[in-house]
Amino acid sequence: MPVDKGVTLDPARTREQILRVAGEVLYEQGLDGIGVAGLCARAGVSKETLYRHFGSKDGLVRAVLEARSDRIARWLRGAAEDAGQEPAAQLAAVFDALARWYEEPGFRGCAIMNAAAQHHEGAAPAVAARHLDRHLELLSGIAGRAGAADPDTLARQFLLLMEGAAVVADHHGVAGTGEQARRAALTLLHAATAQRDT
Amino acid sequence: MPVDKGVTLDPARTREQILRVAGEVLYEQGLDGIGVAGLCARAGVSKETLYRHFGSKDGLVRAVLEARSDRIARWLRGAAEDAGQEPAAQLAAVFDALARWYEEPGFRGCAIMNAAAQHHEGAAPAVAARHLDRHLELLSGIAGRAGAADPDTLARQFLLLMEGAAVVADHHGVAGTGEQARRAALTLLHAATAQRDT
DNA sequence: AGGACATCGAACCGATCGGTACCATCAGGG
DNA sequence: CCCTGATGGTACCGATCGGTTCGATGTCCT
Repeated sequence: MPVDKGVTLDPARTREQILRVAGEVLYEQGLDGIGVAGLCARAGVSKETLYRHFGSKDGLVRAVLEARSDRIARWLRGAAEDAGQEPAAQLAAVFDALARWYEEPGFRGCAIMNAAAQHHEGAAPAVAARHLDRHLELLSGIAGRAGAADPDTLARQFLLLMEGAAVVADHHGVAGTGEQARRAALTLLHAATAQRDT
Repeated sequence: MPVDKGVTLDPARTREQILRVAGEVLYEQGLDGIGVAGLCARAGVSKETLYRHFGSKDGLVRAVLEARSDRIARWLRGAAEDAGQEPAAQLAAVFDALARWYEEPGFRGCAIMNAAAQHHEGAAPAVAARHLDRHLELLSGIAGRAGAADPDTLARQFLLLMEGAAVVADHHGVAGTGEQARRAALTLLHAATAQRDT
């Protein structure tokens, strides 16, 4: 039965549904861990519908990764903003948010970095680079407002901790990883701003 | 021609040849980026030979990852030992070695972590966990000899920097990443040991 | 009312996947 | 010298891959 009776025909909603399910499944199983047919089955959608919305599997992957990057960037920026004006508090809030993420059931590292690790050509590396840029923008703002002499370098060091923590929490046990990253970041922030007080 | 004239028949050598080529190609193309047939072609070997030596593609992947983990662990330990007795010098030497690695042409991140990001079940995650354990052993030794109050926590923070640096250097441009990680590690080491001097 | 659009289900495409089997051919060790 | 075993080459297996096409059936918009 091509179109069920009574369903509301809404292309935008269908697209979101595919995006949502594909985001989950591709995160769990890896980009090459499931085929288009399986994705369609999980999303309750026919192949024709998927291909009309996304053109190709790679197009779907790109859309999934971009949507997730948007979500993560908004989420971290919100965590920082909710922490008030103090740069150290904002930094702590960002790493606290990450720590909570690592402890969520089903955490498998950063989906975007995982994707880039799987396909070194195509959409994934581009989205990954932009994703890191967004993180860097948030972090260098914090570093700058904290009065660091070299905010960009400090921000990159925060970035190393963020991405390293995701990898280590994923493959080496979560226990304490988020907290360790947070404390390391605060130590670096303190060391980079302490010289102004002397 | 089943066996070329003049070739020395040496199973161990054949195995090493497959291991070497597969290590390169699987690193470049990803675990799912090339099939067994392609691997055999690149190694100049028949499928039957590959399957006799490794049993399955997964067996080959496991052997490749374990060999690489061994090599990396030996390499980093050697770098630390060559730097003398001073813990800070050893730590700097480890991160210097990593920084040189990031700048090598063809660098694509840590092959073992990339593999674990692709296959969240099977050989890769186990090898990855063991790989991180080995790093941690080296780093906590340095942290302990430096007199840190909590060497294990400090070592985990070093680990975050190592793994984060590999990811960031891979996907966000190498420039300065190794140096930034090295300086961050030394700052953390200094901060963790300074309190003993007060 | 009627045409444009959305969707499902299924068949189909060529290519490739991991893995197996067979055989001719050669090296190495007794 | 002769048997064992390692090897390359090739064909083959069923399954799955990404992607296309078609028709039936329905909703939505004018």
